[in-house]
Amino acid sequence: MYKSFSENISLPDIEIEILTFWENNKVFEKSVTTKSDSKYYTFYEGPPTANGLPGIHHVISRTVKDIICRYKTMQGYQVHRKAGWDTHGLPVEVEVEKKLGLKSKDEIYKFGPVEFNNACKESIFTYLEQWEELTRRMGYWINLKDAYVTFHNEYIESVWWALKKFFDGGLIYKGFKIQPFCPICESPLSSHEVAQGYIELKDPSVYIKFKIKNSEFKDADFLVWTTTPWTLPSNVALCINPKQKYVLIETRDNKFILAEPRLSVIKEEFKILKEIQGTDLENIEYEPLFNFFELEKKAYYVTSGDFVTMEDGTGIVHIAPAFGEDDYNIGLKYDLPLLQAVKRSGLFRHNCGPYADINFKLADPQIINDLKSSGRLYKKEMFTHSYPHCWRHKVPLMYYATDSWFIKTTAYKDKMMKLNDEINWNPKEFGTGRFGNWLEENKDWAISRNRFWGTPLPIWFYKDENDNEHYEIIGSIDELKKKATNFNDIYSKDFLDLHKPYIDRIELKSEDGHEMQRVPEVIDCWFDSGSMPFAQFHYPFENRKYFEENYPADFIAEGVDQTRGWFYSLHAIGSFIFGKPAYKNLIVNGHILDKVGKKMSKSLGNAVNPFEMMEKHGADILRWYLVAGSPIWKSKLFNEDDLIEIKNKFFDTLINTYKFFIMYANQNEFDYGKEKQIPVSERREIDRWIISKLNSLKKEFFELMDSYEITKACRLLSDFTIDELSNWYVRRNRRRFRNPEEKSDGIAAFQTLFECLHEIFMMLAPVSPFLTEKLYLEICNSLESIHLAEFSSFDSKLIDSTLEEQMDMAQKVVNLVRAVRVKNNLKVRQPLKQLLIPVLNDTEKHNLQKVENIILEEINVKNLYIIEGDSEIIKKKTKPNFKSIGPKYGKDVKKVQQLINSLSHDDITGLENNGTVLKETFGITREDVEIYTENIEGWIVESYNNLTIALDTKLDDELIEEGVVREFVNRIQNYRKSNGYNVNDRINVTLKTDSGIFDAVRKNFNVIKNEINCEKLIESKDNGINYFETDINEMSCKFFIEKIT
RNA sequence: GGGUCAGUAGCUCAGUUGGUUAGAGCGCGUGCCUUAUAAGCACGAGGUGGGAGGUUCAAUUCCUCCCUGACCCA
Repeated sequence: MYKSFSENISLPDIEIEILTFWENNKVFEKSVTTKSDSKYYTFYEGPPTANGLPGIHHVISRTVKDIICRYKTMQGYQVHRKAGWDTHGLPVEVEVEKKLGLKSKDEIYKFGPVEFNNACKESIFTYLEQWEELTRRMGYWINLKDAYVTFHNEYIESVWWALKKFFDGGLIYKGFKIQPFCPICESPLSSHEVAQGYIELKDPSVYIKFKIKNSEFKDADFLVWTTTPWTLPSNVALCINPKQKYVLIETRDNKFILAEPRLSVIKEEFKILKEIQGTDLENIEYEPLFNFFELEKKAYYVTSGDFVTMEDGTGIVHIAPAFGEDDYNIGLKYDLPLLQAVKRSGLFRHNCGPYADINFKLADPQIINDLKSSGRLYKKEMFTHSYPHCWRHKVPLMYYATDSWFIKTTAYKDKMMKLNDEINWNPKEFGTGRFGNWLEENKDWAISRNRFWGTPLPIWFYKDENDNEHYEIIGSIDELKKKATNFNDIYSKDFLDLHKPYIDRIELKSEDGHEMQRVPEVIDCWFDSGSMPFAQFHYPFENRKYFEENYPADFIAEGVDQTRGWFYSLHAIGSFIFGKPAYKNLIVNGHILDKVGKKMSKSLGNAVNPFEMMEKHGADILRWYLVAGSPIWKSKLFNEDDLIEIKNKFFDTLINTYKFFIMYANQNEFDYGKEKQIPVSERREIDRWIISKLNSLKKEFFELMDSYEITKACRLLSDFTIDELSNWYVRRNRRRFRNPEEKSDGIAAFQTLFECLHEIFMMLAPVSPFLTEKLYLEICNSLESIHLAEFSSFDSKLIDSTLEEQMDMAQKVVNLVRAVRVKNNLKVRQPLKQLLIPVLNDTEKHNLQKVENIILEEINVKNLYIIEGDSEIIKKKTKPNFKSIGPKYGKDVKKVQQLINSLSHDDITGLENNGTVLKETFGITREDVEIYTENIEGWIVESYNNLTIALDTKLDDELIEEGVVREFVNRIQNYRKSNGYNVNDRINVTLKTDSGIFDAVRKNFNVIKNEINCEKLIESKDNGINYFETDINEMSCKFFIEKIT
């Protein structure tokens, strides 16, 4: 006996039950340990930070990861899944600053670096419980007990080892560069951090007049354009393009110099007084706008540089060497002073008069105002552009001159690009396009951060007599112990913490006897996570062999935002250190937006709570929705209604097919395990058909999954389940299950359905692991999880494409006939006499004959006549096959088309017999035309593509009577169903009618009594009975049903 | 400003190596089938395939330009 399924089944409840089953039986552990370690599949987990709440966007990438890992497991691979946590870096510091109310680095120093780092350490796992619960609840199998943690000493040691590799390869250098700089972090950001944070911004765009001093243009102004007024107090020069032509112009109130190609910015009338070559402007001096600084070097004159473009502005730009890369280079070239009116904190210096202590961006309007009142402002516009912001603080970044450490990734950019070609990106375009372009435009990786909580940069230095710095890097704890002069003063047997500030107290002695201090920086946490392939195993200090076998990863998956984050850092580190890509296959998933396409955020209140979704609809459905609804890499507009639809359509259909099976299996005492297998070849045609379909499905499904096409694979699975299995196979065979005529035929049906269900569960298991587990355990009467089972590959011997075509034809015919019936108001319950189908060849004829019975039964028609060849009642027609005539006739296609459309019946016969027919000068061949039939005289005809059917819709008394009887059966069955009668309840029927209904029913009673489980049929004239009233073909029909107990 | 991807029915999505009737689901209307089904089927309404050019016998598909959106870069 199969256990029956309760009526109102709750998927979330089942999932809770299955979670317990998995945990009690250690199913996940077994799914790894029971596989041979000689056939392994390597997966890397991209570490999340657990100091933020997990959201719905985490569910999608984890679903993708889980699906592939479970799938590979069911293919027999051993798939280790080591979890990981990203614990360093700004995200953590930001949270802690918020919690402690610290607003700047100064305040952190006051608070104490030890205490601050301790607070970071505590904060890391603030939401660990929620993360673990999300992982558990969604069924993401990953080994949380053995997670790698980026702040552990062992992990840091591996990262140090990698840094030393880079250092020894000559790829780590210290540079003074203009870098994107966050004033709140007070730290430069790497380009992939900057890449996370572009935001649309409305900024001023101002035209400033710089008064010219002591030259032939003495009474004129340079007209200068800038979008960053806040850099003007740091201005030390102007810059022109030496190759361009400039002009001196006169307007009503002003005399300007600007580039000739940029004259369009002057909207008023003007007169050109003089043309000047760019080079002739060089060295002309002007009066500074502000005087906050005393200068040691010469400033406030015109410089020249090729970078000045004629695309916008005035062709004259202002130079503030501390705040832009081009500016900085000009500063070097001309030995200009470097003014930094704005401090690292983003605030103006105390000596900057009215702007002192104001944030640089906020000072913009005030600066503009002041320039206006001093008559220096020519005009002001606003424009919107996307401007880089700190990805954590959401504040605009400054381009700021700072010194920091770089990895010279540009040195091996070509290698990275070559290795990228070996990676199987899903979707492809991300690898070639987005990621490929990024590599092409590769910049050196700025890896140092002026922060507290991170992997310390293990470089020590001293300054020699000439103020030159000498560096040494440490690549392991042992090396540190050996080279440090005071290791035992700082650390003991029981205490080792490689973080700041302890590590800062360690001193080394250089070979020539100098005392060395550590540099103050920590490193970019992306370097941490990019090191996970080896650092998670504490390679090379431990697990050498294991790591080597598990590099690169077979598979990783994250969101699109990681393209320049983790995907890059893995690739940059792996390419250099191991000369191999870090991963072979990856799936990129899109972002999840809300219903109307907006980003989800706490502040908008449109964030979807994943726990709530799983409580309401279940994890299976959520998982399915995320990967099957639209291509994984596309942004998804999250809509809860879609979850309900998925349940109604796919999951309920599957569950009901399953319930159907157990209900009748139990009734007929069928047990798959006990019954002898009937060979598929001995089963009915329709059984062989669905088995063939099933094997075709398996073939395609596995192919798709093997190429990481989860979405398409899922769609195939649900189409098969809904259309082929439930709506055709099961519906067509209901009688065989309910009341098999022969025992062996019933067994064949049960075995066929069982096999289909079993295989669906298997294929669905990686995607929706809970429900499949539940159904599998019960239908297989098994105690062992479906996730420990392995796929069987498809059996090509069971695929019969001819049979599939035949059934396809039957389905098409049935649809056409239904269409005819609807148009002519003929219900399917009304039997019809005959159906005519013309065929063009023996194959079609044969195909139709094979499925004749199915067609007739499905559409309730008595006879099928197949008309071949030159029957009188068929008219053959032709239409052109453009694929064939197009290339052949080119411009004459239109003419040939007309000729083909007007071919006579004889022409077509000739064409069929001779393979060609000559019309005008065109020899038309068989391939040039499609032959079809239509218009069967005296019949109602319907065509679709090449298929035509004709239906005889004439009724006679006998047909009408049969129709009435079928209507009657329908009324009784409806009554039974809506009044809760059991399938096996026997009844007596009392019938009161005024028309011939009773006679018709009585005459056919022997045929229908089993169907409606009726023993006695009584005619009554009595009006006093509480009849159920209905009508049949507009005739009144009253009946009373009595249950026989 | 540049790059990548996308734009197909009210919504979510298919499809098309260029071939003459562009499909499905949801939703809407009508009818039908069914004692597994909250499912299914048929019919109907709903599409200038983002817009404009070009190439071609033929363009939703290829090319150019433009518009909109997402992501990225400066």
